[in-house]
Amino acid sequence: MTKQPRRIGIADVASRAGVSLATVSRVMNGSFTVDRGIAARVRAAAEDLQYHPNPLGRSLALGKSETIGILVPDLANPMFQAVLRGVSMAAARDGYRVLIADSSETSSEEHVLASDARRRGDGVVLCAPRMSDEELEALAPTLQPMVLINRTLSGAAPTLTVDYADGIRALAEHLFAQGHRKLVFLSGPESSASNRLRLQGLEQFTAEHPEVSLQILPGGVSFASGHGAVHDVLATQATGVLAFNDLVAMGLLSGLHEQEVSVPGEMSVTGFDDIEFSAYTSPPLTTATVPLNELGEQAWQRLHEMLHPSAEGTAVESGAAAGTVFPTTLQVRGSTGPVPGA
Amino acid sequence: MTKQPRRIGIADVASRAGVSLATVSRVMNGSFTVDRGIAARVRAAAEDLQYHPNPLGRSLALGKSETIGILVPDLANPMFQAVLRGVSMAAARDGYRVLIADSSETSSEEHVLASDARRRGDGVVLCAPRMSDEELEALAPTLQPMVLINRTLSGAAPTLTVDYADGIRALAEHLFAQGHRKLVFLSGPESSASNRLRLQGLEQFTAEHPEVSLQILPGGVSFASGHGAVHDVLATQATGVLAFNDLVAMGLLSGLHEQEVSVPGEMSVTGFDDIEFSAYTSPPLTTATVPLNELGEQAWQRLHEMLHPSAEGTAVESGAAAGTVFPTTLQVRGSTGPVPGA
DNA sequence: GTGAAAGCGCTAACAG
DNA sequence: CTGTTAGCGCTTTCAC
Repeated sequence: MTKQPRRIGIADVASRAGVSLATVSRVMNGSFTVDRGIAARVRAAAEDLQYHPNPLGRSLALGKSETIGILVPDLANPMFQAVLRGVSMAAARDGYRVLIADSSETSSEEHVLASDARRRGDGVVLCAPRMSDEELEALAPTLQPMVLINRTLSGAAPTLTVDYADGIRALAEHLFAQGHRKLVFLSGPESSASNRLRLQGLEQFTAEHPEVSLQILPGGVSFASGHGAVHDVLATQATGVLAFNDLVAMGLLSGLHEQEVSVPGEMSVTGFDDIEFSAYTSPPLTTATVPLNELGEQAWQRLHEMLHPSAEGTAVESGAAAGTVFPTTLQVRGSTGPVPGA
Repeated sequence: MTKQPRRIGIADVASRAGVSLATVSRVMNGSFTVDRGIAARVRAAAEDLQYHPNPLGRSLALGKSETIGILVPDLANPMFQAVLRGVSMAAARDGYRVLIADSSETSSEEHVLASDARRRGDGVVLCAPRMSDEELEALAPTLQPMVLINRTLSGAAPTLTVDYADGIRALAEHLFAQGHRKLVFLSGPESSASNRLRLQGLEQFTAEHPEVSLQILPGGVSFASGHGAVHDVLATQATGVLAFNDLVAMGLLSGLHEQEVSVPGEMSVTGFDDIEFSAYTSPPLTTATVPLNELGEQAWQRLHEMLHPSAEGTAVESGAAAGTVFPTTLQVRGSTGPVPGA
């Protein structure tokens, strides 16, 4: 364990190369206004000393760190993992890193986590923040530049949303077409905007199909909540259940299996998101596909534009809230089928 | 879009409160050597101005950022997601944030990614780095403090590994006990240390059971590679296949299903890792459980100790390579069964 | 108890 | 083309 006396800095390189700090800085930043010979000498010195500029000092001087933050409600959820991955990959391509902040579905933590993540980087993406509209609105100005995923905020920031209403409607219509008339929706967190959108979609659906009975059961976001809802679901006598997301659907599937309720023979189940695993459950899950990775990549794209405003209308577009809503696509697999006795 | 003239800093608070910068700093850091009245005035000013110390300036002055980096080979892999999550949660509990670096299985990128992540924070955890031993050894000193997951390095850093050899052996023994004598191993990346350990375990297994034929097929780490291996696997006439990990096993499962090969009727399949979804495939996957989250949490624990050396023997323990090897546990589910015709 | 000043490591005018 | 100097925003001796 050889203890390095002190981290070597730009000054060490400067003195070793017999030049000033400024020159070293110039060389390290690829400035072409440096004599070839000197530059070579500096590079050699840097090499010898194994010198790498300290990003902190650099960031402080430049006023930017080429780092962005991302706030997610729950890193355990594959949906957010996919978005994170999209953001991370896209940002990396442009030389940016990402700092993660997981609020563990605790909306009261979001404020401080988001602020911190923002202050340590050049921007932030808020993924499905659970905080109230008022809080978000108050926080927004201090977070700029930022982009919002699964949440809207008039004019404050670029917004990437998913057409959850349409997606759940499509799922419900699919069940309807299979003859189901008694449905259950296992709802997500009240604080989730995407859950509200699903509820809107279902409202429209029921309005268009008065003969359908739709019961809403409090649910959750995880396997466990789906698994735990089995008895309540069975008690409703429904033949089709729309789960808040794939995880809940999978938990339910597993619970139904334990109760020896056959899917889709006796009951049809749908998920939402189409996380990678949905294709591998038994039976494979009928769900609504959300372009998760693309959501993340687009989020970075927007942030990138704000960070480096380029010539064209981008300024106009992204300066205000350039909202994009991603469509979902119905993915019919084995977990849904005709209503029993049809 | 009201543009803030300039981010408000400590100086603004100081002048507003009519004190010096030093005093503000003291108050913000909870120093008790400040007059109660003054302190209150400062706090009020900070509140009014919505002042929050700039972490960058702070970090530069203090020489630490309360941030750590983590390098993973592939953020798309649930195995690494689980570890990341463990690290992130544990670090967050101690007030630390994590910066992620995804090398996309490109070992040539690891060097620069790891260095950067390290320099931006106070330490780094390298998760299953793919780089060569020589490279790792050369890099290690510049990365301290760091902790290694799924990789060993004599004396250089705390090391957290999994007993992959024993795990795969247990899986093979399980198949053996079910009567299987013709097995296939779908191997992982050559550069993966955990893959080498699996191979060692299998070597021991075949040595103990000369009557077993074990064929090794080049595989991969993903669904796709498992799915793509179906024909090669079938061509071997094997009755049991050990996949590198759960993902590969799931891909294989899906491919076998398409070929109408029944599992476990005609073929038994095992995974490795026991990612959350393994319990939900059809049939559910027999696998070896790896304590993924704990691996991440322990990684943070170690790093934390290095960052804040506490009284006791910890120095002795963690200063050198305090290696911990986590055992796996055999998880028998539906994807394995008696050899056909048994 | 509080302020002045030096410094963390680097970049960016501004002179020469 | 290169060196000097002044910060970036904060913490911390060291005097007062």
